[in-house]
Amino acid sequence: MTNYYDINEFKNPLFTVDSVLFTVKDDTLKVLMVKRANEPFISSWGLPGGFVDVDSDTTTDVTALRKLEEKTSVAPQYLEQLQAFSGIDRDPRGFSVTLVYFALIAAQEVSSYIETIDDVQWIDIDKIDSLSIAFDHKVIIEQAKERLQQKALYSMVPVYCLPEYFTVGQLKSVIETIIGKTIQRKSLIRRIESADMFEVSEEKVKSGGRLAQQYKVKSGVDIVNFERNLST
Amino acid sequence: MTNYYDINEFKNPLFTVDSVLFTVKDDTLKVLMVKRANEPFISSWGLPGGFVDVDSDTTTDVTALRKLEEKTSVAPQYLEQLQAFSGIDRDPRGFSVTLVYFALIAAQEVSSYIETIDDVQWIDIDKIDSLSIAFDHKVIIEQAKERLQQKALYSMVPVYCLPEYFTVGQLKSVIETIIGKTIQRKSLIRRIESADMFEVSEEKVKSGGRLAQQYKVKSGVDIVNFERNLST
DNA sequence: ACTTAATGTGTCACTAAGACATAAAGTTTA
DNA sequence: TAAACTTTATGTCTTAGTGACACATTAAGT
Repeated sequence: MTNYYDINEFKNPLFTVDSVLFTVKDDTLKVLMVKRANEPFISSWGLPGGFVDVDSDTTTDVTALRKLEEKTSVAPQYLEQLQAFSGIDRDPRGFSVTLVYFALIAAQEVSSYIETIDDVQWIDIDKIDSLSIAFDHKVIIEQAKERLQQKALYSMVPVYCLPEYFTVGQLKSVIETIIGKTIQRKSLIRRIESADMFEVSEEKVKSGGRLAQQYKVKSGVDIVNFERNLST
Repeated sequence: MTNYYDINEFKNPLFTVDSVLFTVKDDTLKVLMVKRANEPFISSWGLPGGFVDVDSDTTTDVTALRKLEEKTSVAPQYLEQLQAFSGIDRDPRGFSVTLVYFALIAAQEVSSYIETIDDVQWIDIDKIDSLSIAFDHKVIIEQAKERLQQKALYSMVPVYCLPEYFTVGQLKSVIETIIGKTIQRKSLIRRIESADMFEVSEEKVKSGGRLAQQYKVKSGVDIVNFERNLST
């Protein structure tokens, strides 16, 4: 006979799951934000997220995906845990914890959909400071951005902001808007070749100059981490 | 007049905070484990942790520290969030989330204390597989170990497994037991000098050969991340 | 004194990135 | 149509940080 703790012996903190979904659009890093319809922070912008549905979500990953799909109608191409944020003061309802995910998607995957909805929007990362943001989401977004910038220096994650087929020029541009610096095209090509996670397409594509080679991510491969950061 | 959600509108998942506290002792990587006194998994080994005390813990960091201090009587020298683990099956009491922290401490800081307690022990990381481990803590420890190994390649975190004053030889040895490979003494020295996070002590110390220079972490400095990994 | 052991230093080799020139292949403009 | 321009692709020298390893230094033990 088992002798479990009473599940209500401790007051449980308020637990939510939020996501910072990034994309690069018009050479700008953008975050998906939702205009809040409820208190607290009604009508401020907040991250997409919400409570776990303990009856149907098997893990918090599922919660994050479910909430993102509600707002974008599609699943992000990349999703990983960022960090949990907690505190007694961050939510007026009491001690709360939010588990934050960090996600990437190609802009055109969602653009047509969210253009029909006015309470879901891509917000320029640089305009966050001038808006009314719910909870501590401003801090969370800043942290997520730093993580993304770090990852862009030692991995190929930025490809998940691009469509299935992409060119070196597009990837270079996306990386540069993420990290806010220019990088060497040559270095990027060397990485693409050594990573062994891309395959070249037969058809090339117009680019305003010489036709550009197209690449796509091989199916089933993991993100490669390089042993050095890009610098400059 | 505000119109808050009813805080009990959603069933909240069971939320706990656990820590993977590592040290290096006798040239072996060890984890602090606690013999469980309650169901579920009574008398199995589990990670130190527990529920948030929403009336006194200001953040989950405080919860992690409080629980670690209960078991070791001291605060770890290094603490950061690892990841949250969640699922419908990981706890027989229902959907649960555990926020896991990753901590380091010098062995002699706690050894004398825990030797007096038989339900708290340093367990060899390699012997985990042969023990009865609670919940999914085996997987969690494995992930924490991988994170520690990664960090050891591009940062100086392993110093937090050492006492205040330490020698290059000691640090080299600690890094090597963490990553399971030998490294170049010369490379380590170059990093110590370029990191600018250590100061040299005037007095040298015996080491079985030539007297060894002692270093200590400068107060108030952050961990330095290098732009390359060690390899070999 | 000689051996042994660990620390500390000097130097060359190696590797991946940075810098930059040049070639190739398309578009725009006079 | 030719020249100018644009973007992609490639070749190569430089640079920075690590690996490898020899050699010098200084303590302990016999």
